Amino acid sequence: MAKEITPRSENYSKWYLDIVHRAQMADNSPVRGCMVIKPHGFAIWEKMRDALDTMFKETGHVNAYFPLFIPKSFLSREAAHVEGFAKECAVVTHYRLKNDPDGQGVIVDPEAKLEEELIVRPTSETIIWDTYKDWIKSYRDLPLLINQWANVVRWEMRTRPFLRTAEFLWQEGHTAHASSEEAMEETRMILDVYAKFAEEFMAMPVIKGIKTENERFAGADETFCIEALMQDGKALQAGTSHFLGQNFAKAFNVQFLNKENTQEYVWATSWGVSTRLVGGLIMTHSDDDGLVLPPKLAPIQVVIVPIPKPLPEILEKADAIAAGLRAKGISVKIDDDAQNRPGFKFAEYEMLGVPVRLGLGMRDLEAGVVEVARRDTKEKNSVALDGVVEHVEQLLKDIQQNLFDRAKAYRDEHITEVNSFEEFKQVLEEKGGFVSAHWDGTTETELAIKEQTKATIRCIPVDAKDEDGSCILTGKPSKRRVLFAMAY
RNA sequence: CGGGAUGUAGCGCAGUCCGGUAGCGCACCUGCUUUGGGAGCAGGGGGUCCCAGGUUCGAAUCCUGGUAUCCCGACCA
Repeated sequence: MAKEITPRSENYSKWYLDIVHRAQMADNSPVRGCMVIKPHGFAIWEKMRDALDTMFKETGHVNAYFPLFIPKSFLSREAAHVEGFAKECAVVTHYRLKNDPDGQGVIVDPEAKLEEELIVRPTSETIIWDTYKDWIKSYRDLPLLINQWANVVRWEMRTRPFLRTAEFLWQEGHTAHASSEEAMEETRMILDVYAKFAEEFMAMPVIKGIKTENERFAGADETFCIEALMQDGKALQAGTSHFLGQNFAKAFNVQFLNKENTQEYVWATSWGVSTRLVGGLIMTHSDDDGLVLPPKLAPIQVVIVPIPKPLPEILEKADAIAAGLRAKGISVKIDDDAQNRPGFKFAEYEMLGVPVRLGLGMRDLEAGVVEVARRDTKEKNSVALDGVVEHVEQLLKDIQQNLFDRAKAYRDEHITEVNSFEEFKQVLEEKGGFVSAHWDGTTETELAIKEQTKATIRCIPVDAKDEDGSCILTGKPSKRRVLFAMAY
């Protein structure tokens, strides 16, 4: 199992560098906490982006783009938001460089100091709501359903490739509604979109839940989330959908005239998923031989490897198979490279996570078969050339399903109910995964448990059953179980 | 921002204690032989030894300061 995706892990040099490497400047000092996403890694993100974008549009949203820079004063407007986001940000203080009078190169021109500093957006609520106040005048302007694909910067103390980088790519939806009910409905609908995307495209099972007050987004009245479980037993927050109430509307004075001709503040939501999902995808399915990609998100779904090398009669057959597959919307690569040997190519495409590999040699042609290898189980079979297109089409569906089933079985085995603090600590230490336990509902207890075990409450599952119990730490009464875990 | 570690070729590392020609593996280039699970042999190219000072005849190596990354915390999608 590929336990981690840190640069120091065993697998790093083996395959990780193929999708990402540290960003470096010319003088060899790294751009702090950022990463370069190489073409194959980025292609996975593009597939995710396209699928999500389609789902957003199907639910009535449109895309727009807002500025990268946010005036510092905007971040002071919403009190809770300030608490959560005022800290780890990149700040632009000057707007010009000049030649260094004492030598070569350039220095920051001290004359070019900005009157008001600009913040590189850590999230766009403030600048978007400052814009919305001009766009929303009447109930007829609502709902306003906008999404943005963008990069954001958070100067985190510790970074981890894909899971936490200083700069990351994401989408952020920001919607405005005429009523609390409608905004809440939007928040929950988006949560369903995220869960559907995670499970149907990423083959990554998720638990839909509500964050505790302590884990809630700064400025939100309620934060919903999807939580996934990685192969190393740690949880990953894979997406969030926030009900913002009227907090930002009040902070940025966004009011509309309702049908009764009275002014009202609008109700808001915001929601986002990021390139962190690529990390989640890797850590859910991959193994020590490299990436394992679900067919729906694989940039290359089928690769055809001529054996031992691309002879004309083999390529001719490969082209015919590829044409048949492409006619069914399947992406195919024929590896006509004459340099590397088949064994090298097998290993290489496994590393890249290509779901299906077809091996085609003279021996196969004579027998009228092709060797079909699947990445998820490493099984190899000879399949008659006649029906190979249909066979592969079905196999891709099977792989997609198998990846989900396998991940779900693992996830379900790693949800453990406990009823005492001793048991709680033992499960965290020895087994990992989600621990389902009773909690008295106070932030104080939540923090005390975190202090003692490093585990956090990942969420209160939306489908949690009512069940009387007592808090594992304080013994106080509890109405339902919540999910704890060690988390990224 | 605290504690620890590390910066030497594209990547992974040895060399540093005990100062004296810049090394190894992978990758790369050339040639030949190979080719059904990461080919073999021969030859070759590639370096601001993180940066700046200092000590010394001489510094990757010793000293001082800086800087960056990694790991553990705090922070967090």
